[in-house]
Amino acid sequence: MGRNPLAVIEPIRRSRLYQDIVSQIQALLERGELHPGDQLPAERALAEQFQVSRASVREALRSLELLGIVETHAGGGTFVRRTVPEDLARPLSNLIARGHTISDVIEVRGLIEPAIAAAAADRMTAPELDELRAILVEQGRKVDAGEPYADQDTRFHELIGHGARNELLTTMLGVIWDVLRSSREQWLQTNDRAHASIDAHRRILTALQDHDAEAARAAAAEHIHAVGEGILRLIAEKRDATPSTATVGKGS
Amino acid sequence: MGRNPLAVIEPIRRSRLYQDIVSQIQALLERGELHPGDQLPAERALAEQFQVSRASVREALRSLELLGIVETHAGGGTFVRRTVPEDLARPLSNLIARGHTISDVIEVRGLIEPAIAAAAADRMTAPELDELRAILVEQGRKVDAGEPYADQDTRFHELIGHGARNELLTTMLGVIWDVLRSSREQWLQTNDRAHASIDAHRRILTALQDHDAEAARAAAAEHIHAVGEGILRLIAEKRDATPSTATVGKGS
DNA sequence: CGCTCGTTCTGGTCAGACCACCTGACCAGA
DNA sequence: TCTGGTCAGGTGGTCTGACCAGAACGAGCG
Repeated sequence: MGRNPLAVIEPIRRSRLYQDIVSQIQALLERGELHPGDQLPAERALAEQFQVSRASVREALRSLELLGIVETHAGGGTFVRRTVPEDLARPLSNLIARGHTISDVIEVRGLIEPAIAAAAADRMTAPELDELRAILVEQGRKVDAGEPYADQDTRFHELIGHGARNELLTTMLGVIWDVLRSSREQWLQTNDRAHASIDAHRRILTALQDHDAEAARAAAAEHIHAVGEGILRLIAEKRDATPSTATVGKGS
Repeated sequence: MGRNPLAVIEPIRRSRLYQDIVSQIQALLERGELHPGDQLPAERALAEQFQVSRASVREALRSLELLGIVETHAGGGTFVRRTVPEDLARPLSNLIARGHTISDVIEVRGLIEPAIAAAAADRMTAPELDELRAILVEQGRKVDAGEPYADQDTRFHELIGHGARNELLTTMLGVIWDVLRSSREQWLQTNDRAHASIDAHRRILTALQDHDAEAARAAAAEHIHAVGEGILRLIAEKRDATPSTATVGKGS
């Protein structure tokens, strides 16, 4: 090919004002001239300082808010967040659901959760283990009573996630759970599956109590794998029943 | 505890208009009444349909844009994205960097990359392996010449990520790379480390060529672990040298 | 001291306007 | 026939000035 020199030319990206403002405020934060908890100047003041209209300032603040960097209270003001909001990853669920195959999501889950279990085996405390036990008992009761128990299921995994003492890991897992929620709940709806799930949880709990990281990893891996296979089968069946584009069941 | 019945009452979420608009448009998308590639009505038209001002519509569109759901072209219009932008995770890097310990990030990396390597061992094609080889050669040349080679290093891992055929996994890894970039580049700056890194890459490549998933996983795990330890040491040294709050080296 | 009640400040929203840009249609010259 | 210039209409980008409701805070009252 003739190696057109223009091939490398890319369309000029005309940056919008609000992007500039976002960058400047982020820079202030990184340079330490703005600290978590600080109140930003009022929108009108910012507009004057940046020499732009208030509308542009507001679009910038919307971006910063969506990024979890800032939070605004009507009538109160805009503040730099002290902590990253935990549900920040939530909006991501939608994207993941749109952009990825459910099998990809399941693969990642099968990767993360065993690791969390292994870490939790080393790091969980006795009170946390007690709580885990209590949840399992409650879950067993609900299953026997034929009541829905998905909440206990979720809580069980959440607690273990917390026990792993790695927030990033648990955040990532949270997103994945969000994407898989609807499929998972359908999957759990039959009684034998419910019992299998509880058995698996018991094995995981035992390993955690023994502080046996490898056993915990193995038990979790087996559990996740089983559920993952089940969900995939479920989806395949449904797709065959009602032909349509095979996408992830959307989250809430 | 007295179980105050008001405890469950949550503050009235006075949703802002733009949030409502975002939800409605997202709903349209989920209900299939709006498809990727579609052009949204003009801002003025949307304002009229939603019975709100154009400013509110614009704030909503900014949100959708930040979420990667929509893209706007000045003078052209606003369109539903066909694909999820790959750099969507980029803004997340900032958050992860602010909200998590670097050791957490490294732990997650040590978890994901071996899994990617294992998957890639099963799935990579001959041409991809050829490219990997070429990169390694180039990297070796640059190291010997004393030139910076971080790009090749990045490309190597990127290619393997692509070879794993799991976009979600590689997206997540991309975020992590972003967070670790500056630390990693510092770490690679001495010659012996560079050679160690190349040796590790060779071992990984060999395993990939053999389509030996377990060997690839092990080689990658060892590599990541070594680099991770190194980065942590580097940071510890720097913290001791210049006492300050120990945070992650910020991304771009 | 605690409560009430304005005042004032802040964000939330609106309406209308101007600009720069993109697109497509049309037209004249090569 | 093709090329390039011109122009009109539509679209996002931005600005201005205004009004509203809720939050914050201090003055004054009980």
